[in-house]
Amino acid sequence: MDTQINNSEKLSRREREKALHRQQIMDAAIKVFAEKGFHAATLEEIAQEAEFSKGALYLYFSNKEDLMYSILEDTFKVWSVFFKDIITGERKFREEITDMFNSVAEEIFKKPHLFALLSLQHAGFFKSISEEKRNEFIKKNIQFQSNFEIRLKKAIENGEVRKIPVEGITGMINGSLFSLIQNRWNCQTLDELKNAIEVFIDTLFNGIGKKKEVEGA
Amino acid sequence: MDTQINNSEKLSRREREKALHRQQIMDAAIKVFAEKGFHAATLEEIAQEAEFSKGALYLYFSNKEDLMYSILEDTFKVWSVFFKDIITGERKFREEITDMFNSVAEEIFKKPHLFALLSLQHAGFFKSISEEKRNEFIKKNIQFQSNFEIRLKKAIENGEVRKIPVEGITGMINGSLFSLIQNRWNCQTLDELKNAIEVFIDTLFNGIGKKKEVEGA
Amino acid sequence: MDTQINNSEKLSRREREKALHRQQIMDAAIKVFAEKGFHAATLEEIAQEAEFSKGALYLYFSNKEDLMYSILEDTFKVWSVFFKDIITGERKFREEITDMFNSVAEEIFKKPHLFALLSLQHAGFFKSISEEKRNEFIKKNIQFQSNFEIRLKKAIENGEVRKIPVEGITGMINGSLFSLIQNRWNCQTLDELKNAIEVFIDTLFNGIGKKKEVEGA
Amino acid sequence: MDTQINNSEKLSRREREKALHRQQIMDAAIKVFAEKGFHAATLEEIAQEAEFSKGALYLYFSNKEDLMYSILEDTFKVWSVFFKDIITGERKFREEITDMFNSVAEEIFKKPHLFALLSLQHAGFFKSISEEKRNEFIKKNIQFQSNFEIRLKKAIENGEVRKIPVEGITGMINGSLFSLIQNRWNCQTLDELKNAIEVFIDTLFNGIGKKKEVEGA
DNA sequence: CATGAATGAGGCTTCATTCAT
DNA sequence: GATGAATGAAGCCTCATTCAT
Repeated sequence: MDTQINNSEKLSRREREKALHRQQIMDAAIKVFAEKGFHAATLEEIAQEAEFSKGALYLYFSNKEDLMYSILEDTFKVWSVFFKDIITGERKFREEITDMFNSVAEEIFKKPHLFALLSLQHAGFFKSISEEKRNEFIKKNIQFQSNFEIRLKKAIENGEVRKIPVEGITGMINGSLFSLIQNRWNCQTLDELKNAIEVFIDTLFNGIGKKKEVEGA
Repeated sequence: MDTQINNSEKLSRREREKALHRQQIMDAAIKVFAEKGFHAATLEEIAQEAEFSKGALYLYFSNKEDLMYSILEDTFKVWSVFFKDIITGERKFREEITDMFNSVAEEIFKKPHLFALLSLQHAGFFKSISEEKRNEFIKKNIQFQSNFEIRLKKAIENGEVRKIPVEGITGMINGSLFSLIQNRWNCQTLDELKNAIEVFIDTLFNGIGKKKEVEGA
Repeated sequence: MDTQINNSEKLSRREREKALHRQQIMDAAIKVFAEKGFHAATLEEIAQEAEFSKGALYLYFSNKEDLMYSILEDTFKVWSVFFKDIITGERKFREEITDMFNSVAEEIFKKPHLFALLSLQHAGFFKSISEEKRNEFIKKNIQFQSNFEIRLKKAIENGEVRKIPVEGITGMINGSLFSLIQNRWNCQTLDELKNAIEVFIDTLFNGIGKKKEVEGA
Repeated sequence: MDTQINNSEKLSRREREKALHRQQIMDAAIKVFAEKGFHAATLEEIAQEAEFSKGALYLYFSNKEDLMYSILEDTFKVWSVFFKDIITGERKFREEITDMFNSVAEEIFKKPHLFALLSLQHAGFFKSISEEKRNEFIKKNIQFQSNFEIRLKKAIENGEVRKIPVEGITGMINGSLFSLIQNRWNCQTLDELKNAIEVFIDTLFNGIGKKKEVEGA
């Protein structure tokens, strides 16, 4: 039990430093990968950005691919928790999904490089990693998607959402989320973006068709 | 007199062959770029795919970047026409937008590599081309976006679409279109995809909210 | 006998054209080789300068090296006659050597490209031709040098030149001749250069030392 | 205190090694460039000669041209000092010029490759470097030539040399020096060459003409 | 004869990775 | 742990040479 506590809370200075340096390198890599893309980025540049030597990178990551992979993995971990805490199924679906978009929006403005990277490499990076790691990733991603579909189905059962094939709707929401990450829907400020999200959610639930007003009559 | 016509319409055998070979190389490049990404793709591989020697590529394109750029440029030309013919503003907005999605869907199944490339490189490639060419591209792209917004505004004026801020809706439609290109909304066949599009359009116009049924009551 | 005459004087149109084209290509090559050097010059550039296709060069010369070699060989033939007619040993040594320098000076202004090439490639080209051809060249060149030394010795015997080791003086004259070819002694016009030659010859025979005037006293 | 001195005079081991390796590569390059000429020489060959990998060359020089340029620049620096120390104008002109030729002769036997290179590339290399660097070189070279002319004029004023146009004589001396560098005046040993220089100097000052003996009468 | 498209060997250069210090 | 010099595989590109037309 003691060791348990040690493991999670009390790391030796060595270990704390190691973790710190690892993070510093990853932050630098996020920036450079985002600017140049995976292949065009050089370890030299990342090392300079991180203020380490090139050789030092190999003390923390086994190679360039591992560095990229580690970034994605860490990000994925954070996001998994992130979504799990928001999409709980305990609140209204509309609230939860609004929260999700807003939370993502906030993150985008906090870590612009990371999001640039995710958007840039969403597809591209997978082409350059090993089969094995790729499959690992896809599995996790599917897990996330299916979680979302489960929540959506529950919303349909609850009557929060009208009876529509979930496959049709998932592409729309995913695509919107992705374009949000990619270009912030061309919004310059967080406030602007949050307004756009409100419009989006309203449209998502009520559609763009005119009928609604008619029905209000 | 015949020769006159020949000059403008019929190219010499040499010229026809040159144009053909150029296209063959571009097709091969589309495939390889799509599989590997711009940087990871090698000219050797493209040449092999095209069944030419490496050196031959340089008879048709001045370098690797020019090859990629030519692909995008050609594609853009085709697409410009493509959209102009569909989004005319002369039919109902719902019809036109449905057509657009269906047409894109058909193209996707016709030229899967090209679409994979477009999706893959949407962001990534721009990092590796010259400032000048990049700006040229962005300009054209903005033109396209603004054309779409104009059509949307017209639809609002017509009463085809309820009064909502166009900025909010553009991200949603663009994102959906992009995710369609990227992963076909995970559909395996064209029919499946067309069904999904129908659902999507219905959702887009009527929303996912339950109220509609209520209103029908 | 008839054929003899034919061979030397009456060539068929075909043959005359062939010889003409060959010369045109060589002239173009002289220019380009002189501008770029042997290795940096491309056959494409030479072909364009000659207004032929690249492939045509191979109808007249077996390869790039052969083209260069042919230029040097032709030049050497011309020069051999050239020197033989001037350095006859029948006139005064001072007259003959003055004539030689002046004749070279005139040629330089007539065929600047060729001289640029000779100067440029004097040493450099030999590094890139086959052992065999190189030896052939060196043999001829030695022949020329020894002819010159024979003339010089004769002049010493005649009393035209004082008794000095010929080896010591040959380097001086050769070097001067070479620097003349190389940079025209920095003269812009032929007249200017001829004046410089006069000074040079005077210095060569009388030295730069002051004593001469003393002796005149 | 020692360390203070160390800073200005003693480089760290790293730095010393770096300077050494740089020099080793330059020495290898001198040899290969001299044997093949700039264009025909390959970095592979230079690297092998230097017993480094090809990639290592790029740690010390930014590219092939820079390598060649660095050689010339270094050489020029050495020679500038070299001439400045000999042609001081404080001794007799005949002594100084004799020393210069003898010193060059000694250098030639010490660093044969370098001299082969200088001779080989005197003209040729300039065709392949950038306009800017070329002008830099020409400027320095002109400086050297004009220094020599100044010394010559002084010698004329002093009465060491008879009144002759300096332009006429400069070509002769330069040419002789150049042919000395180029082929050692065909001498096999240093002693042989020094004898030739003595003859040359005598001829330079007294001319090759017979009159001198007359004057002695 | 003449062309120029095609080839492919070979050059320059970059950069992920290793390793002695 | 940290460094950065060294490596060498691999990529882009050029160009002498060939050959079908």
